[in-house]
Amino acid sequence: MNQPESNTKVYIEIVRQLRVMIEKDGLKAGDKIPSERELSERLNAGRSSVREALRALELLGLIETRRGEGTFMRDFRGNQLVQLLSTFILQDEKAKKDVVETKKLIEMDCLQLASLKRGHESYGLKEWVLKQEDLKDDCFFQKVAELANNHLLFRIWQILKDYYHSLQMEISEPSGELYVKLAEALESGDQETILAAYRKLRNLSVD
Amino acid sequence: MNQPESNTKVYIEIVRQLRVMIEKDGLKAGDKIPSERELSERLNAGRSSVREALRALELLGLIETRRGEGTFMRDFRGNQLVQLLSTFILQDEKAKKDVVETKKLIEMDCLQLASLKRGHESYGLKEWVLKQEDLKDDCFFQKVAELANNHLLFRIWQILKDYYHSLQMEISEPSGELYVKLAEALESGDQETILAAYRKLRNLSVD
DNA sequence: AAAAAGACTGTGGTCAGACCACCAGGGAGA
DNA sequence: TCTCCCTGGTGGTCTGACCACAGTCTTTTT
Repeated sequence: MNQPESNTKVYIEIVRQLRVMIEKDGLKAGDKIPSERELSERLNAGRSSVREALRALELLGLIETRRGEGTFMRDFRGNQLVQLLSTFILQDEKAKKDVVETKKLIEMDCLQLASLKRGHESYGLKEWVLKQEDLKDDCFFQKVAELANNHLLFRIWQILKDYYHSLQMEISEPSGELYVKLAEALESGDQETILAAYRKLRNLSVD
Repeated sequence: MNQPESNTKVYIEIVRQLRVMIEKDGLKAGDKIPSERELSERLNAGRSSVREALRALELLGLIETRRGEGTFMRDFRGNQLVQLLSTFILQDEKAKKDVVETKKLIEMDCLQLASLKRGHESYGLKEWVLKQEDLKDDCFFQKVAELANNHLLFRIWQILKDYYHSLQMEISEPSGELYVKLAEALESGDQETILAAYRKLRNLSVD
């Protein structure tokens, strides 16, 4: 590497450089990344170091490599990474409880946010819910998370959702009526009503 | 690799094998992993392939390497994952607002959780606050996040905090008195009181 | 004998070069 | 025009080499 090196490992620096490059060139999903050999030359590093960086990013699901073709940006909303991590991470019981608990909290946050941020357009959530047949829980909350209009929170929710599913617990799908109720509560705009509807949906008592 | 090879890349197979090895040998955080050279021999693969696997796991925060010493298991209960993904994702202006907003939400969640989960020991938060001189905001909420007793949520908060600081905004440190008030509210156990105190601290109106 | 200096061994960190397998595109031949 | 093959570029992998560093053992010095 050229300047910003000191004691950081080369492959870490390469990851940094790649991120800069991606941002600067505005690379999107599907776009091609310079070849390993070119990168190693441009960044003044060995090809093996470049590979270490790329392999890491690949395992994270951020890029995709096709032999004989090249390396490409990926639409990293994927979750294969979460699956991998979860096999490593979610071992003790406490961690599982944390996931369940945190997911609920984030969902409540999303609801709250969504109710605060509506107004502009009365997002016809209720109509949408009614139109769906066999509404999936994830699907509903994905919608809510989007309405919250906070990309970061949405991402966090997605990750939690994936973790949640990897827990392999028996998941109860509430009846469709409860979603309608929740949608109505959301449009009422009253925090208490919303939370009450959510608790009913999740079968919670106090928290 | 020996048997289970087909078209999967070697480094992926190594990751698999490592996971098996970790499970079989019951390796815990802090334990040492066989050296790269030994692994490459045991798994019948080149050292560079082993490295690619290890680097990937390292970037994921699952292992830690120390030059001259070896490679070690790491306490990976947090999700480095969020951290990494978001560095790639948080780029535009909207994202910054999301960070600020989300941090507040998470902090409120922590407060809520902390208030629900106390009871066992009346964590002398107020006393602790009073003892501190020149209390830092982060420091206070770190304490709260710990009291919430949810490692995952704690991690998320930490990450948000880091991002928050990287935003380079002018950060106002509230007066110490407000923290005392918040601590008192927390010990009262009443949700409304707590949120009101938090809003006053953060200078918020409704949300 | 005790302490300090040095050599040795094992580890990760990095690089260069060599193959291989694969894919796409272009040119030669039908 | 169509088909086939060749060639160049790409990722996939391995090997061997060298460096930097940490811990240990040995030797030297005090």
